[in-house]
Amino acid sequence: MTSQPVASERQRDADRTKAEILKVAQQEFARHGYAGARVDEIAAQMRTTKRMIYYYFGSKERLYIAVLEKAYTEVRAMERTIDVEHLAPVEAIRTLAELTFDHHDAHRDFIKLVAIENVHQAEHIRKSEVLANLGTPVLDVISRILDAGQASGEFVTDADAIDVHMMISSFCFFRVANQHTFGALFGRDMTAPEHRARLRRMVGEMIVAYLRGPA
Amino acid sequence: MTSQPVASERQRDADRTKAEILKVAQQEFARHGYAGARVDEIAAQMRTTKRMIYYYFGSKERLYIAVLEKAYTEVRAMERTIDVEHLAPVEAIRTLAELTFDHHDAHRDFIKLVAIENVHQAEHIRKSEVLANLGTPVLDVISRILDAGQASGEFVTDADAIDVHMMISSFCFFRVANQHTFGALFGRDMTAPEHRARLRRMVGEMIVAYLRGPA
DNA sequence: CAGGTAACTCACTAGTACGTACATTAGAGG
DNA sequence: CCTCTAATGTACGTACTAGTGAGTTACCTG
Repeated sequence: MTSQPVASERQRDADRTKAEILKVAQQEFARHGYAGARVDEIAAQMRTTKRMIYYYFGSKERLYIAVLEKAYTEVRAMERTIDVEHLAPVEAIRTLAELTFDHHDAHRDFIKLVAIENVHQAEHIRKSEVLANLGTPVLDVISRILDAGQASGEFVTDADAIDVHMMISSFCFFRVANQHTFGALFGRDMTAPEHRARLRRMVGEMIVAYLRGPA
Repeated sequence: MTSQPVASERQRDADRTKAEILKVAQQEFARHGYAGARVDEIAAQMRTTKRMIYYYFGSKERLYIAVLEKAYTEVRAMERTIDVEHLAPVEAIRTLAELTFDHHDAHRDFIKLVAIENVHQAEHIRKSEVLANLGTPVLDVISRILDAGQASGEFVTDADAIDVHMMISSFCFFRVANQHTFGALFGRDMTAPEHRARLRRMVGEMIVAYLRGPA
């Protein structure tokens, strides 16, 4: 028993400390951007001190890259669990679009990190070997759906998987990422429940209509 | 003659100085974000000194807001020059989508500023009275096209103007705003000429297919 | 050309933010 | 129970960064 202390009893736990740093850092970076994020502020929101951030991550930039790696890894892992291949092509691509919509809706911090990383021209992503080798499981799913749809004649438009992914993502990403300026300028909160449901249907109909092509 | 010196001869010119500050500031903010932008760096890229930035704009934040106001004002002015109403509904909406595509392609700094402003939850836009009263001319254009298309029976889908604008914008915005992470992760530069042309066609076909609805 | 003011320059400060040197201790292994 | 090391806390240094006080000069007006 003495050699099996409960996790919460331990005062020192490298894994727990690292995980807490990453979680708090993700919020801070997502809220304020890379330059706007404050290492001291991250430290203030943890049980531990700023010293530990540097002990484990070395620098603000490497911490930021670690946050990106964790976020992207989780997203890709979730993508691998998507199962729409038992559905007919039209329903499969519609469902994939709606799941993408749900996913963006549920991971707003991740969306913000992506937007922030683009402001910096993806310079941090390019420094990460982890991210360079993550792969893109969703593209395989889309490819198979497109092949099946074209074989059955339901899809007329000749589109490739990356383009289709881009079309779906752009809609889902924009709704979350640009909600604030859009809300301020057009007076509509795209994330409000009533709009959310309609826009979710829209993205599915959009991609299906595009792939079916002119009647 | 003595009272009409050529602009370039004048050593002191408030308008020219203000304009130069705004131009350089726009680049700096677009490149590095709000927090990452450096007032000293803006000053270093101008003929004049940092002191003038504070003389004319008062603070980094007010300078940033002035940059946003200028950028948005120019965009809205350009939107007002769009003339697609002599076209039939299908061609009108397709052309509008392609013009939006071209516009985003040509104003990348503006796109970045919008992305940055969303990271900050549009807090600066909300502080600007100029931006609150800019209006959204493009929505009227879309409304009229949708009405005409529904009247003629060419458009079956019941969509409203804001949704249609959002669908078009999301595609055009994403291609430019997310080009770096997308390029790094999917190995495709969406802004390269060969992709540019195809994606331009795609956005038009997408919106037309969506509005025409199921066959 | 005289005088006043808007436009401008220079040198400086206060505060902040990343990062670190050094001291300390929990806890695993023998 | 002792020892060694990974983990942690404290306090501080250095460099940067937004913002300013005070003086100077170009240019307009009469």
